[in-house]
Amino acid sequence: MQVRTRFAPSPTGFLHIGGARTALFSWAYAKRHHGQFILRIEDTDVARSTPEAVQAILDGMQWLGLTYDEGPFYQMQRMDKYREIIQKMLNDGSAYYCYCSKEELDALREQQMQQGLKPRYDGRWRPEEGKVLPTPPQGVPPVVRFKNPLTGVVAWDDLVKGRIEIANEELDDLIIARADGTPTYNFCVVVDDWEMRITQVIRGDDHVNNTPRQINMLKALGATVPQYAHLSMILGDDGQKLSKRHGAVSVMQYDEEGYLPAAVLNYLARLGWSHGDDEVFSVQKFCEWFDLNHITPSAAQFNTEKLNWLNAHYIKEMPLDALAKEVARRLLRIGVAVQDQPDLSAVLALYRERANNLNQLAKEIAYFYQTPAANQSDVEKHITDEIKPVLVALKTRLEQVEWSAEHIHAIMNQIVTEHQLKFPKLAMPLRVMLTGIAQSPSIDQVIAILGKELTISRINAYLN
RNA sequence: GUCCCCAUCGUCUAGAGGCCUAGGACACCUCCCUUUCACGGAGGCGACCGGGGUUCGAAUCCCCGUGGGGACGCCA
Repeated sequence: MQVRTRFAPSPTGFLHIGGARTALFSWAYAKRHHGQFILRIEDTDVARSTPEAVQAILDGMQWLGLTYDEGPFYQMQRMDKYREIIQKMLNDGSAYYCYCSKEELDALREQQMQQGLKPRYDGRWRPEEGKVLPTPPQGVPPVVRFKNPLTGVVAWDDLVKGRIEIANEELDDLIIARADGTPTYNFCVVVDDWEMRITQVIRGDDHVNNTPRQINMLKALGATVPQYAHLSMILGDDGQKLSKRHGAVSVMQYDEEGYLPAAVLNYLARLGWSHGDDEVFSVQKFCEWFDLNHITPSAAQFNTEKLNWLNAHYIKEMPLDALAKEVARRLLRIGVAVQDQPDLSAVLALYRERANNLNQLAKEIAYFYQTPAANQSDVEKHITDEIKPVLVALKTRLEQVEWSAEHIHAIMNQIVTEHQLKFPKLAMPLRVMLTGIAQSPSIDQVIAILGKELTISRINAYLN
């Protein structure tokens, strides 16, 4: 059978890291089986859904490269379909009107909680053979409830968690249409997964409890029940649950914070899934390897350190021109315009080995394009009066040398020998003069890329 | 409270009864490299939640605890 998976976010906020992983797994599963991946926006909560959130989700998916074969579908545009099916269920008796007010239900819930019972609807408007229903109150618009089976068990073999069984006694008659007529989540999911012929529902752990109700509805509709795979949640770096006010960052924030999508993808792939000892692999490999039986059923804690490490890897691996584009953009953001010289690709070839973050990388190389603000303590420590004559001598020699790292290195060696100094005695003050700080790659290479003009003028600034 | 789920190094994980004196990766520590800081290389530290079974043999299967999490909406 043709594999069809879907990602079905509700547009009430940005695409966060947990949602991104769910999307990634669904997408990869479809790719792995040469199937289709469908994007469906679950926007039936009119009060909380926003077009901005829809856009944020689309942006996040695009940034990660999670393309969809069908959609995006919007549930609000499918109202006619839902209404039609609700009417059908009303007609065939698998659903019924309920006139309970919210207040009534709240009171019922509270009472049940106090008695130590699981709060649920007590079925007072549920039609039953020989049962006399209350008279519908005047002017109260009813909700529609699904008539859930009273006995028996609902069971499914979860592709991640194994067999799960739930007794129907635990379930109540859930509302499938609100008093204003709009259908609710559990119902829309059922209709859509059915109509869109979804074969594997891959979603968050928090939906396990919805699954038996959905299966019951699917059965009532005579629909095929898809397979389910419930992914456990992702915890924050501190082991705490991710929430709106606690660390649930948008995937786009990773872009802002200097991460490459390849790194985020690779990191997410390994969070809760594994392929033996493999740690670093491309998204293509992931699509070849991905399977549901190697998903961990337990929750996973996010680890920024490891993401950083992967980010470093992908910064080293990516094509230099692509990296240059990426870094130029970030330089601009901190107010640095890249010029033709020094050559950005050359700069990055020298610097990317040591970087694990694009923003940090941009910050580190900014001095090639603007005079750096010198670190005062480094200046005092390294640019001493004793060394200044040596630097004057070096400068004179630099003015005549053929401009390459090798030649520059050679004259530095000469100077050092002539003045009977250790190499760092010369290298350190140069570093501070040219870069503003005491850490840089090999200073001769820095000088070579920086160019004669900038090198001499920055040295002069300290000698006059 | 009720139901459901989960449990291997600090973290992500390998592990489908013997291959496990439990492997890898991040982090951490030491050393090497060295022109500073990184990168890199070589080592090191470090875990099967507890108790009962089953079995010749259990990290792996079963039960009971314990701990953690999720769900119980006219939210999704």
